[in-house]
Amino acid sequence: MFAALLKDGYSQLSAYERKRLKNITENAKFFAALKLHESAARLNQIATKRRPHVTKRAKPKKAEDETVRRRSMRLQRVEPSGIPTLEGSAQPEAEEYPQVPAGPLPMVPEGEMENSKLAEDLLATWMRISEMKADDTEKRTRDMKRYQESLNSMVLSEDNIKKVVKYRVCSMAIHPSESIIFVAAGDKSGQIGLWNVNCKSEGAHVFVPHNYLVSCMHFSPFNPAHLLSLSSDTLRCGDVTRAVFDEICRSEENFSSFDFLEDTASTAIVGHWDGNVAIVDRRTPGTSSELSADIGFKRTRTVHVHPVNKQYFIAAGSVDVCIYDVRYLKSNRNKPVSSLKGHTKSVASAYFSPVTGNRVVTVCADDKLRVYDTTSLSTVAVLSTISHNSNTGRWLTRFRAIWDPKQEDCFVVGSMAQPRQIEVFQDTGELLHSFYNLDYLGSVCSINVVHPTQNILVGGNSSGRLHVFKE
DNA sequence: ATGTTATGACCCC
DNA sequence: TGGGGTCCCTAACA
Repeated sequence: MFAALLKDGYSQLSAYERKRLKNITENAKFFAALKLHESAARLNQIATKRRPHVTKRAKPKKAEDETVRRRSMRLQRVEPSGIPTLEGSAQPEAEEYPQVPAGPLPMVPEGEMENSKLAEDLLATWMRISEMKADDTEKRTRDMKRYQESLNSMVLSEDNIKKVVKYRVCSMAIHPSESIIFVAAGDKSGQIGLWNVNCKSEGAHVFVPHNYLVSCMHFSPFNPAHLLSLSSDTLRCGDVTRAVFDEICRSEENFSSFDFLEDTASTAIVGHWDGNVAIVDRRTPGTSSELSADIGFKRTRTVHVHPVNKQYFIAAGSVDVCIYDVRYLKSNRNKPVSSLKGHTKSVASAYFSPVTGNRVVTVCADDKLRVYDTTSLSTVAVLSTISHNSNTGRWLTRFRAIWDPKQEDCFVVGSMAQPRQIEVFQDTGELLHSFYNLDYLGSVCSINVVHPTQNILVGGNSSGRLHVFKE
């Protein structure tokens, strides 16, 4: 093992290490200048501060709160000076609320100013596994019997459970490496936890590149040393080779999700909570989006690009689920290529199947999972409807059904069922498998991610804990 | 009517 | 006792 490492390019590795250390040193100065650690400490303090004991939902304080009633938490926390109507009103928390500053942020772990050696090792691992040429094994869809066997072989052990972020998991991403299981989880408060599942000593470390809920994350398929993360006000790219979280774009609108438009991952489509979608080019950081298009949605919760014909993308939000052609997007009055009908309540997610894009699975608050046949994008039809309790209630992240990237016709979704489990369905609507473990899985995993080439499933719950099922 | 948004109760050391 | 960790139902409001 170690011999292989030596042979593989030990000298190269140390060169990277040197480069990294240099970056870290430079960043430390930057960090000090920003006094980010002070803000971070205050964030911690405020975040842990208990609110007064109330049995019912606090009633709005009439007139003074009225103006902000309909705004998002993000907007409510905007600097008080920005909202003249709040001037002089008692909103101490809003004033104290610390902000992660705009622009590039050093990739320094939270609350580990002194002993950050282990976090250094973790980042070095991320960089090393990103240098390795990915095995170009084709994504192959196995026959159902073999697939089921592989699912049966995946188990959860005590070692493969870890709390990696403080609050509930809102998004996850898994590194494509086949030698190390490396996972990123984003939480409600803007934290991103990175975890090397294979190495107990390196463990998990937390970074805070965002102020608000991290709704969507992807490692760049072109360069997995880049981790893109989206929060309501920023899209960032964590670049481990430079030890920086760059800012790709920032907006006053609420970002909700994004996806890459091509294999080079240089442009992305970004969904806005208020309905619009935008095209963003990563190569021109700091500039605003190239195009903002009104697709006629009240909300846009998820966007996903077709895996083969990348000019198409699917958007979901409120009760609308539509497919659009990005080539014909204009600023307003966009007509969808097709519309996926039948949802009677708000839709939590809609994703294309991974290899052909011939299927779409949606999760809806009407307690149904729907699979659509999208072989012909102009004539989309429902293929199957599955009853599934999606009432996650007040404290849980809503379920999103995600396809297994290795298996064209099967998807994974969290469940409210007891004992707690993560379910795998076939596009026909058949329940193929339930991942559960009476000893170690005692909570609902709302967010799940499957490794692109290996039999690995990670489930994230609403207290920041990840569970890794593997062979 | 419908979609969105909040944060309490319990257990354990 | 009390604070931190952990889990997750529903109900007001626009």
